[in-house]
Amino acid sequence: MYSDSRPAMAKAGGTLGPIEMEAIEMFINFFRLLGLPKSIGEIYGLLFVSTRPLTMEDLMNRLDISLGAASQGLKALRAVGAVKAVYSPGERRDHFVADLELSRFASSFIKEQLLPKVEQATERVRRMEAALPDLPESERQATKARIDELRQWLDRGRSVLPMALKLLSIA
Amino acid sequence: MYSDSRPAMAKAGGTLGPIEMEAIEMFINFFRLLGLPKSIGEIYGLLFVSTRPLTMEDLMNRLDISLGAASQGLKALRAVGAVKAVYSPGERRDHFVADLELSRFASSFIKEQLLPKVEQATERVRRMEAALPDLPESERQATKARIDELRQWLDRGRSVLPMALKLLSIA
DNA sequence: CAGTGGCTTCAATAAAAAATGAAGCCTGCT
DNA sequence: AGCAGGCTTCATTTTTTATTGAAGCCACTG
Repeated sequence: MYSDSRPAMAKAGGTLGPIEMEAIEMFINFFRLLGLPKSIGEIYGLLFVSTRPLTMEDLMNRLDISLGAASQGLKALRAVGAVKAVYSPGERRDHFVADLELSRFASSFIKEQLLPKVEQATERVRRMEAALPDLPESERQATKARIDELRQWLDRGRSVLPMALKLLSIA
Repeated sequence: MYSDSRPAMAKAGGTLGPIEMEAIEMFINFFRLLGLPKSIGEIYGLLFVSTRPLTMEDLMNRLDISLGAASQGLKALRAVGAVKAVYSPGERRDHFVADLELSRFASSFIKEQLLPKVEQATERVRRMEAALPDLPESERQATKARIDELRQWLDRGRSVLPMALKLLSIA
């Protein structure tokens, strides 16, 4: 008697070597730090150590993730420049490689996540300041001091982040 | 007829002024960036703009959060040095203030989150290298190149993070 | 040294985030 | 134009994370 069904993990676990496993776990951790889901780390990790371009189907099979997860993960990774599609002659399906320039998506993170947050926060500080006059006299000064403190930090952020960007681009 | 029950949000919403709201939302966003839950951002935000120390009960009432959330949030914030308990004469309950030195928990984040992750990753790279000889000849060299790439990044991280720490401490 | 207020913990619950997979859209082939 | 492979999207389900609140601990108080 033959059975087609088997434990779910076997499919993926069986085809990943130790180096691939380490790389995948490493990038899962790294991407978590940026608040990105596990599946994205897995995809990037596998592509990073793969010596040849992989298709979406490869990723689905080897990582045992769904079509949707593969598609969305690749989309996000391409969006930040971490993964590129490469042309494969005579092949219909897309093939993907990891962009080894990790600095590229550090930049992308700074530009698309951090800087906008700083601007948004600056708006808030402005609104807080505008609301100051409505406070009872007794609290006004102390509160103003704290708002100023905040603004200082935002200014510092605004000046440090571009420096970080440069640091990355020359690295 | 008087009723004791009312919409849940009213309790909290009613007692927060616009400055407090802005501060709270701002810190919710900021802490999210570090992967910390909303309730922690709320607590810190309210403490940040408060001109006097607050008790756990104050936090529970004004933010409309539970006892457990207040306790755990404060615990976490104290752990990273973002909040301090201040002594309040003749008062039994603890009073808390925000430590305005935001740099303190940036440091804490680097030391307790980032540096350990770098070390952990270094271990992985070591194990990956150890597994190299088991690869088929054809892939060995390309894979080694990628592992080296990884190690470079980790080295860079190890040297940049302490610099960031200094930058923060003098700031 | 019993009583109480205040705090911490943690099992249970609720909320948020991520993964799944089927429906349907392209694009290139015939 | 019709078909088919490959991809994207998104409503649903699953998994993960955060919140709640009651049990119980501790330290002070009388």
